[in-house]
Formats: sequence, structure tokens, C-alpha cells
Amino acid sequence: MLETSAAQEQPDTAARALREPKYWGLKRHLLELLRSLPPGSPIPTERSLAAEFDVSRTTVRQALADLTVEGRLLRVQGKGTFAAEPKVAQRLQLSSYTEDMRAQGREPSSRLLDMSEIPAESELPGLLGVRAGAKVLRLQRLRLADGEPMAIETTHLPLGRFRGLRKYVAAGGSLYQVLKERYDVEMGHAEETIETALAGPHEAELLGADVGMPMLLLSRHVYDTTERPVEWVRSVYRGDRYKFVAELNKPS
Amino acid sequence: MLETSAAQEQPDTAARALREPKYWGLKRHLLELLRSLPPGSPIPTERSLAAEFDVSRTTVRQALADLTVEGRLLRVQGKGTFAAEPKVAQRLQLSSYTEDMRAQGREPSSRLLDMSEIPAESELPGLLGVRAGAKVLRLQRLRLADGEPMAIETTHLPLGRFRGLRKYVAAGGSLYQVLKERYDVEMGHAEETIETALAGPHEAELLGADVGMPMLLLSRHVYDTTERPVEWVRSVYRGDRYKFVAELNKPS
DNA sequence: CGTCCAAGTAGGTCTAGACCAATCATGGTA
DNA sequence: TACCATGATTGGTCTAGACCTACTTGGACG
Repeated sequence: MLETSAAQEQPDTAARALREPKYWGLKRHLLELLRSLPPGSPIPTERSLAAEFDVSRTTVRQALADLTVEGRLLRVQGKGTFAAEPKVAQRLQLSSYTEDMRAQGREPSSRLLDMSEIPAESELPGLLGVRAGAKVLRLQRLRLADGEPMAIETTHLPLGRFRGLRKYVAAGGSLYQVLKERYDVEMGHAEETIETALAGPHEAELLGADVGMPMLLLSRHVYDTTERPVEWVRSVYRGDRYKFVAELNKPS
Repeated sequence: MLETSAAQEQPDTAARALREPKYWGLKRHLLELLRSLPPGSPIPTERSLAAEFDVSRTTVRQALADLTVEGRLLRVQGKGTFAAEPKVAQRLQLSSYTEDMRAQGREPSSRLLDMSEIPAESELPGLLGVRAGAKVLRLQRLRLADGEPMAIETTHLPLGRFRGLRKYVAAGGSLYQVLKERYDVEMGHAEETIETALAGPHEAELLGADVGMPMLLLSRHVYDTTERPVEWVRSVYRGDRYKFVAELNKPS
């Protein structure tokens, strides 16, 4: 069973008991502890756990690292280790982040991290339907909900088609709203891929996460109703806080 | 940047260079090495890396563990460490695993791990629309493609509605096909959630993965065309081999 | 020629301790 | 009162080495 299924943690206990690594037992104990702890509660320090279970601190850290990468713990240098918050659902649909978060009763906000014009290279020309070297607007935004960092979103749009987009965006306002009102673009369909990746120092810092935490990597390729590519987005979500939800219908 | 973006690995290098952890540099070196290596190639052993870079084996293992959890490396006790295979795409749609894999040119197969009748408890009654304690058929299958283990799938179906299902399944044949031909059930829609989790010893063994590797956890709640719940599935996919693909259409 | 066992080598677990970096409570000082 | 220095505490990085388990290889033996 998955380690997230605390009750069935570490199967075959009887058969393996004799040679079970110490950090497995420690993980089981901590998972049991977490079941009785509200999110945000501090758990014992590494050194006290090492003393209590009579193992080295390295072994304690092995168990804690597993639980952290699993999204069960939150570790803060200088402060301590805490029970993690439960995950937030992120709907897979053709809606804006703003609509998404509001539908879940959270107050969305964004911070523009970077806006720049770059030449279309490698896979970008194909994705956006422009020639190699064409100007592309690259927007990098930090998405927040209730003031907490949730995701880093990097959007690419073809500037040849959306002239002047840069100043509209700079003036503020929803990107999708600007596209609709200024360029009469209606979103048609999108193809998304979801995979896992580890947080690097940059993401970790922006998202308030730890380096090495598992992230959900979402790529979104959006077309308008005339099947022309509109944008290509790559987003990084905290894997410990998010889960994606998709509503599927039988293809007819 | 994400650590999967090798070229932009570990930003702010200039500012952090003085106090960059040794295992970061080691990771950078290994990512560079991986770029020139075909999947399956062996990389140097822990001990030789430790000697080459003049660090302890523990530090080497920290870098290797990161890259493994990231899906870049495959570690096999007694054999060595190898460049990982690229990911396989898994389409998010209301189709069977069999159709899914065939569409990607892979030969699908399944191994029945367990078939048992269990009483509906905790969240199962609500999910399957039965009373608490009602009989539920629980199927656990190992999904393979080209003979390689790909996922563990645990399916729950209400036995009250599908009497005799057990023997039909035992006789072999696609579950969806049996449901359609024997019970006249047509799948309507489904709701799926995708999140990350770590592999436990059980999954690791069945999937040929390592304990602690990030997995993609997929829950699927399927309804028929009359909106009655048909099955509830929880699947564990190897996060280093899979990515999910979803085709989205503007809700009208 | 084939089988089996013993090295050798790979990664897996673990120790005891060192020092670094971030945080916070405590005082003392301006 | 406001501020800052300091030390205690927490997690982060790292060492050098031990012993374990799993796999491979090759030679001895039948």
C-alpha cells in the first residue's frame, strides 16, 4: 500500500518484521502521530526523536525526508517540523486561475514575476504556430490564494498575432479577458499533460517549499475556437498542496 | 527552474556559488552526463563518484536520491544506477487501460493480484451508492505494457448490482466488456483526481520501483449513463514513467 | 558441459559526531 | 520605547566508516 494509506502502511509486516529498516518503523510511528494532529502542529525535533527511538539523527532524517516528499510534513529550518496542510483541489478545465480559485472559496491573486519578449526557439514555433525567431511574449506569474503562494505559471503567447498585448497586460487585468475584449479571441479547447518533478531552489523559494519536494508539472496548450494556437503554459504546483480534478465524458 | 530543466539548473549560481552544497554541484554534473547518455546506460557507482569528487558516499547518495525521486535515474541494488527511461503518456479519458495502451503502440496485459468480497465501509458506501456493509467486489490488478509493470489498479464495484460478476471476471475478459455485455452498463462520465504520493515497499516491489519514488495517484469515480455509480478505482502509476494527458473543451 | 558455491561489487541501512544556517527568546543598550 | 547583540534551538550539510543485502562472475567440481 501507499505510504499515504497510514492504516495499511508497510505491508507484509509479519514476514518482514525481522529485517524491517528502522526508519520504516519510525515512519509508521510518525504517520500514526500525524493522524491525531491538526495541520500545522509541530512534531518532535530530529534530535529528540533520535534519542527517543535510540537511532542516529541520520536515520530520523531519512524517515522525515520521506514524509516530507510525501507531503505529510513541512520542515522549516530554525523553526521545526510540522504536520502539513491538506491538499487543495485544482480543477482541470478551460477556465482561468481566478475563476478556479474563487469557485473553491479562496481569494486569488497574482504577482507578475517577469514579462519579456523572447524569440521563438526549439519547440515554441511549433507550439504557437509561428516561424522560428518570431517574437513571443513570456509572462511568468506567481499565483496565490488567500495570500499563500500556490503555483508558478509561465505563459507564452505569439506577439505577431496579439500586437500591443504587452501594454494591456502591464495595465493589469485578466489575460483571458484582455484576449477576449481586445483581440476577440474565444478559447476553444486545450490539451494538458500532468507529470511529477522535483522543486529546484528557485521554485522552492517562490512557493515557500523545500528544495526536492515533489511538484505537479502541468503543461497546457490552448487553442481558440478557430483551432489556432493561443498560448502555451507551463505551471508548477506544490505537490503536497494540490490535486487536480478532471471531469470526463464518454467520447462520442 | 525545475531540476528537470538541466540547462537552467540551480539559478543564482553567482550569488550562491560560495555556499552551494556539494550535492548540488554533483547533481549538475550528473544531469549534464545524463544529457549525453541513452536511457538504460549505467552511470558511475556511488563509491567511484565519491572518490572522483572527493566527497563522502553519503553526499553522493543525497544527489542520487534526488535524481531518482525526480525520475532521472533508476537504481537497482546489486547491479548499479542507470539513466531512466522517458515517460509514457497516459490519456485521461473514459477508456479502458487496454485501449489506452494499444493506442500508444504498446502491448497491454494485466495480472490479477487479488479478488475479494469486502463489506462497504467508511467512504465506499457513498462512492458506490450502497448501504454500509453491503458487499463490494475488490479487484487489484497489476497493469503491464510490453511485459513491464506500469501501474497497480484497485477497483471497487457494488456486488448487489452486479450479481455473479466475480465468476465472469474470474473467467477472464475485459471488465468493461463484461459490464456492458452481461449487465448492459454503458459508462457515462467520470471524475478523476490526480495527486502525488510516495511508493511504499509493496508498490515498489510490484512496479519494480524503489521505495520512496514519487508516484502519480489517480482516483476515478465512474458513473453510467443513468448517473448511477459503477465503480471506484484507485491507481498508482510510476511517476518517473508516466504523464497524464487530458483533452479539455470549453464548458458550454 | 553443466551446476553450484564463493568472491567481488553494487546499492541499502546505520552510526556518532562535526559544523553551518535560520529562527527566536532574552536582555541590555541607545 | 525601540533596537540590536547573543545564545539556544532547529533543521541542513557532511564525514568516514561499518555492516547488510542483492546481483554477477568465475572457478571448482561432478
